[in-house]
Amino acid sequence: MPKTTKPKPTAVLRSTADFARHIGLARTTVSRVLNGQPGLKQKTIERVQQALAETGFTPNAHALHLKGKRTSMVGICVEDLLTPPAVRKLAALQKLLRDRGFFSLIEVFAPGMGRDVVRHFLSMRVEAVVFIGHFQREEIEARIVELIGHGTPHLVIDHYGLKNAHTVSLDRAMAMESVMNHLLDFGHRRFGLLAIGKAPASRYDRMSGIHAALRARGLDFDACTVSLDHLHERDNDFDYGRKLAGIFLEQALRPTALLALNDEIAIGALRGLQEAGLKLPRDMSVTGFNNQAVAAMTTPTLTTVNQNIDTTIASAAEILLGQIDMPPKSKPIVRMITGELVIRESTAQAPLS
Amino acid sequence: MPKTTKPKPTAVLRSTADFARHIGLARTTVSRVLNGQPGLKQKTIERVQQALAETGFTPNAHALHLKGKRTSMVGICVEDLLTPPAVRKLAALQKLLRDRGFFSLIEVFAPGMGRDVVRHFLSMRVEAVVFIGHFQREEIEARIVELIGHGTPHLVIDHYGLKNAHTVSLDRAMAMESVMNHLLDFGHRRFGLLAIGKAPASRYDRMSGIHAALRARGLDFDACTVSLDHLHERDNDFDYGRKLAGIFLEQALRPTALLALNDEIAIGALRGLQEAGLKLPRDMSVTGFNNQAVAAMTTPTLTTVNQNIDTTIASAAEILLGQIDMPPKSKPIVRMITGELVIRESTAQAPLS
DNA sequence: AATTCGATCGGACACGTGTCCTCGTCAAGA
DNA sequence: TCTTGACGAGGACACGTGTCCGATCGAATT
Repeated sequence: MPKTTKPKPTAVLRSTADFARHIGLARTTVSRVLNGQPGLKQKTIERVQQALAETGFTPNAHALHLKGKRTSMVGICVEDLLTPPAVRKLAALQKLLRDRGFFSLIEVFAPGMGRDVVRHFLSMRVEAVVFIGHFQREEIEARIVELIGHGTPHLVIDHYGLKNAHTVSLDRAMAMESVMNHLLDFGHRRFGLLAIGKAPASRYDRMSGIHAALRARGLDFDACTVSLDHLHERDNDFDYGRKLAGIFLEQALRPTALLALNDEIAIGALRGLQEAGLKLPRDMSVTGFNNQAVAAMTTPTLTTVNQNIDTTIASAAEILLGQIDMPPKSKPIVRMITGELVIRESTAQAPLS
Repeated sequence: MPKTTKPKPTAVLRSTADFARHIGLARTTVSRVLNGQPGLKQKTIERVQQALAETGFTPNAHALHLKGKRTSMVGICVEDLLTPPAVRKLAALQKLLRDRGFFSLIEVFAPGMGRDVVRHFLSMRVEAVVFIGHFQREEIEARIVELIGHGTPHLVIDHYGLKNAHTVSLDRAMAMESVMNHLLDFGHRRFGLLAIGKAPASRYDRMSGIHAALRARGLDFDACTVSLDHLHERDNDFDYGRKLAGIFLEQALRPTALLALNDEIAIGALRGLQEAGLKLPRDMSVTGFNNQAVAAMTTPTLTTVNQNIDTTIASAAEILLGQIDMPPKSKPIVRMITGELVIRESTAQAPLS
């Protein structure tokens, strides 16, 4: 190949020794430049920095860590189904951490893989591990125990009620209570629940908010609510809402309002009801959850709950960095974030029965 | 604290030496167990493994790498605005790589940060770097040069036409051509373009597909298309489509079909048109791009293009792993993925003018 | 030309690991 | 009791880095 270009553009430099040899200096001298030590001629410093820029040489981060430098890495675990709110939290957290000099090791994993993922994080000597989303309870609690044993800080976002875990969560009970109150004010008394579940699992979950709102008005939960989740397999969120809405319409005592787990299910329900010929919101009210951008684009636009993700993540970052800097706290930190009801067109006065 | 629990549950073990001391064996013996070397009593092996499970000790990955073990890490760069298709690609790629034993270092970054991000990846000695999305051209090309200089494999997903870069991209030209043909078959001759741009940048971008379809029927591009992107600032995708649709309606020669850059803008346009009193698709046709789940939930449902993300990512993983295993190729690999037109309700016969 | 002093070189060590090698130790067999 | 063999202990080295320290080099000053 008789080309006239440089024969060896930059014979791959893998170590400071390689690099020093390449520019004709001693390894120690290069090292001193890299670490800003005094007693060096300005000319030498510039020479090294120029070569650094030209070759793009980078010291081996692993060797640096061995010498005691912090890894500046945070492991982030995200649950398998990447819901839009989870993605937004993930992106926001990664950005906040990066701005503070931390890098994110992100793992999206299915149930049962948590052990391997956390082991890997630990072998990478991350400075903290964050869980975003709702995981299998036993699994995540075992991980928390493991992390505490290792002295590695952790934080769980959006899974309230884990033993000994530091958590930041949306107060779903309060959010659902405000949704219910909004509907109760409109005169609704029969509610269909879509994918929201059955029994309250903790004092901060959706069901306990629904219970609270009804109890406050002296209404009986079982008489007022219907859940038909057992009648259809949960598939794509949109389709699930659509199909389930159809099933609700077949009920003898048809609800006048549907409360969905998330915006997708609610939007599917809107569509299912409209396909069945209902006029919305005249014939039925529907509420979502999460206030995704699309909720303002449906017909009718969707009443839903804003998660205040920025507040959640700012709070998370604060707790996290506090834990990294400070000696470990014995008492678990539990912080609740307040959501906001966003009232749009999909909710209205209950129809006369 | 006179608690009756174990006083020192597991004094944090940071090295094989710590661990070996903890169970009363020599460091070398533990190391031999960890690496499955022969000549050890079964009882000893079990003893180590049990302690390993109990304490959750993990060898320091950085030290392992120093000893020549591959890092098994791949750096993934994602553009700042996390569009739903980008997120889906990211998640799919991460899963595929994990299944093959690689870990993903993910960085979401804004323009201008590429240099730092790639430097960090290189300092971590990743085995490859992947870019997902559309970046600033000069910036990403400089990164590619840097990576090639370092002998680190790379791959660009969805940014066609970069010099010397290995790429996998959707054939947007072919996709738009099929969209145009679909509309032309319906008799449409005046098209509004939403956020699709002006001049063709490469032979695989959207504009060149639109040109090709028109040329094939002997139609003049300038006479048939209108672009009003300069009239409104691009904000939230939904709102942008909504507002721009309104502006299109004010035009003297109103288009009969709107082609949007993505599903969000298309859905916004649907809403904007309906708010203005149009009946869809009778009065106007609208097309999206990406075939997100919500496209089947709008009224009318949206005609759009399926990206075949699984094919894209499978192809990407194949190229990537091939590059990691094999000596570097000199010729850049360029692979195009074919999308599919998904016809729904938002497109119909053009209205008589 | 001799002296001085600032700048650079080069050797050494540690970090945690895998691997090799030598040396004890202990129990079983002769 | 002595020999043998199996097993484990423990020292050494290398990987790439930062840092310390003594040695060397060269230029400016005397």
